[in-house]
Amino acid sequence: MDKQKEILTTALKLFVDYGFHGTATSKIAKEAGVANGTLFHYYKTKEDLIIALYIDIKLRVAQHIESYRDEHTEYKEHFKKQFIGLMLWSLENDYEFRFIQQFYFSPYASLMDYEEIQKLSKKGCEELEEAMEQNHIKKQPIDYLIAIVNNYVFGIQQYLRQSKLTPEEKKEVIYNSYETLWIMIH
Amino acid sequence: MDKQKEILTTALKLFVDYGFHGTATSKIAKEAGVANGTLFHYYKTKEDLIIALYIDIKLRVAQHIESYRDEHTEYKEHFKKQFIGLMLWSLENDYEFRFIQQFYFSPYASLMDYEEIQKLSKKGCEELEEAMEQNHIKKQPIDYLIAIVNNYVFGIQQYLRQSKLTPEEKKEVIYNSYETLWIMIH
DNA sequence: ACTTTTACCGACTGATTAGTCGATCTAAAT
DNA sequence: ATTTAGATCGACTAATCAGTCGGTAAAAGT
Repeated sequence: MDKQKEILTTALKLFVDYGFHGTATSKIAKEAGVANGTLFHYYKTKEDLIIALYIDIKLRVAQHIESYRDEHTEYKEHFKKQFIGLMLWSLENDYEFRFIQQFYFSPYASLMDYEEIQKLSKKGCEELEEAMEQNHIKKQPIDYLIAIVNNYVFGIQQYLRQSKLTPEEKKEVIYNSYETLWIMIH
Repeated sequence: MDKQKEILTTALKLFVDYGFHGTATSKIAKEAGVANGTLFHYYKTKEDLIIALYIDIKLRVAQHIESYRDEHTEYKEHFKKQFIGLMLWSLENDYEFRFIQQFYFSPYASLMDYEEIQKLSKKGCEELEEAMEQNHIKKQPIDYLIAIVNNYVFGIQQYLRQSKLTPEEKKEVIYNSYETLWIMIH
């Protein structure tokens, strides 16, 4: 693993465990096994690192959801696959998910403008808009829909994290939760 | 306004705008118009202040929801009143809401144990459990239900905050959103 | 009246932090 | 072979921060 990647991985873990300001850059560097200067060679400021990490994770999520794209099935099934795919991914990428949440509700989020954030999940949004035009789902403001779906995902993930369910039971919950989501947007 | 209250109010604003570690205790004291030592007279540590603020807001929310209690109407209407009451409160207490969200997803949340957090909205949870037993709402794990409802509220609030709707339009959204919530839990 | 407790002040400190800088070390380009 | 450019190092610094302390003033208790 190259040093830059190592920095990101370590930063992710520390930021989630101790918060943004609660994590010193020197601690990240030390734990990542690189020199202090190396961190600042790749990221000019701590803020840069935080935003780079956010974008990195967002892109990985988008890419993963993308891999579930299947234009041939009907919309409900197509959307279901993506939702389930995302939730299963969240089970195995807990830190990534928690980082996104922490970032969302932190003052750092307002450093990126709203447009730029949305751009990172552009494909997904476009698909929702398209589905709305074709009357597969209820007509409502796209921002509203996104907020609802996002927070539903967060809710399920949060429940699963603090629950003591077995992996099998968690998967069961995920599969069942889709029906409710569909009812919400349909 | 007494000094202690002034400290809490100032801390709320600064924590939301700059984050927990991004806000220096000296800055809180200065902006609240009290001496540095006074802050530490009331709160032994910064962490104490953060948790006291969280509890203060949680209690105010609980109290406000409580004021909408009305045992005489049927459950759907009763729950609606509480939901609408909460959402309207959130419109006028934006900072309080954002603080709760920030706290939830910060490492500070894990300093309080889960039990203690739930206790602060005990009444609401008990009511939900009761309603479930009497088959007013779908039978499902109480934690699941709470996570879903909580995050739905967050979602609507988040949408309203970043939207450019007039106060009247916002109220319209709130009233409409209840139907979806009811479907979700029913 | 006097004693104790509480409210409040602000200068001070030891520790920590983000970020800098000049040096060394590659590895590719010419 | 020599230049150039990026990668990596770690000691250093100026600034900042959480929390302390010794003191004064005002309430509260007796």
